[in-house]
Amino acid sequence: MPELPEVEHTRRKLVRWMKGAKIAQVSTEDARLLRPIAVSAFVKGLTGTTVDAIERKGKWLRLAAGPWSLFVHLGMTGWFVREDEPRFARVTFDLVKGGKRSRVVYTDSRRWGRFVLTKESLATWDKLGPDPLADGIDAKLLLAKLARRKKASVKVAIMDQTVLAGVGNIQAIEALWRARIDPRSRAGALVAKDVNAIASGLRWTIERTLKDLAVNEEGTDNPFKIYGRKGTPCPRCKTALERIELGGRTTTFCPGCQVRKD
DNA sequence: ATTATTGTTGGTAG
DNA sequence: TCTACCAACAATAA
Repeated sequence: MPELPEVEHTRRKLVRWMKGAKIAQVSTEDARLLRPIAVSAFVKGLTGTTVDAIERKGKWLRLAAGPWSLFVHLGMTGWFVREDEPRFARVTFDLVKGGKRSRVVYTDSRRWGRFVLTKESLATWDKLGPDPLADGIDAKLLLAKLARRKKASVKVAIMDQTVLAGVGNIQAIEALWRARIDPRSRAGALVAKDVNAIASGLRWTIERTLKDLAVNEEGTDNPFKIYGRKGTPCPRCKTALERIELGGRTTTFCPGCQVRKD
């Protein structure tokens, strides 16, 4: 379930579970997940290293282990659990810390996740835009970036990971609802006031989602205001919510109180 | 049986 | 170089 809040939740979990621990053993059979690195090189590289730090930028995680960076993307269905043999186990870490052994397993039913083990930087990571939670949102910079998008809708634009890192389909839907801006609005048509509203909308939805994850380990069923609620009354103005497609992604919005800017 | 799914990427075209 | 568009990846759950 990974967008920015879920990945941040995962990061905090991994800090508790893995930071300072030695990777006594690591096993996987999933060459696809590791590509382009071979399974053998992955195992050989990580075995015996200590997890020194776990950081996040957008939807990417970076585990620093000895000389290595392990970049992790959870794809659509990636998740870390502390169970011995969960369903869809793809990578298993056997850890030792202070003489205590533990096991952390990466599970991923659809296998769209990525593990990149490297001593270099990662181009995708370097190209990520500012992280709304970690870096905050520079409204001026965001406005300038959006202004260059002549055709793209504002929703597609804010989901571009080089514009803002970590905004996915749900967070974009919720933030635009909060900002009262129609997701079909052209990105380039927005003015400073709109961008400020989107920035605070993003802060609002990210904090809400994080709070929900902190309370319920796996998150509430659907803790969101309008995502996945087509046909039900808008919580703000009671107009029936509509569902459309933008950039190939399902989009829920309220035709009553979200204003189209172009 | 059919449909939808919280994401990226690589190719093409302009 | 930058923007835009789309098929592909794969496995579930409703």
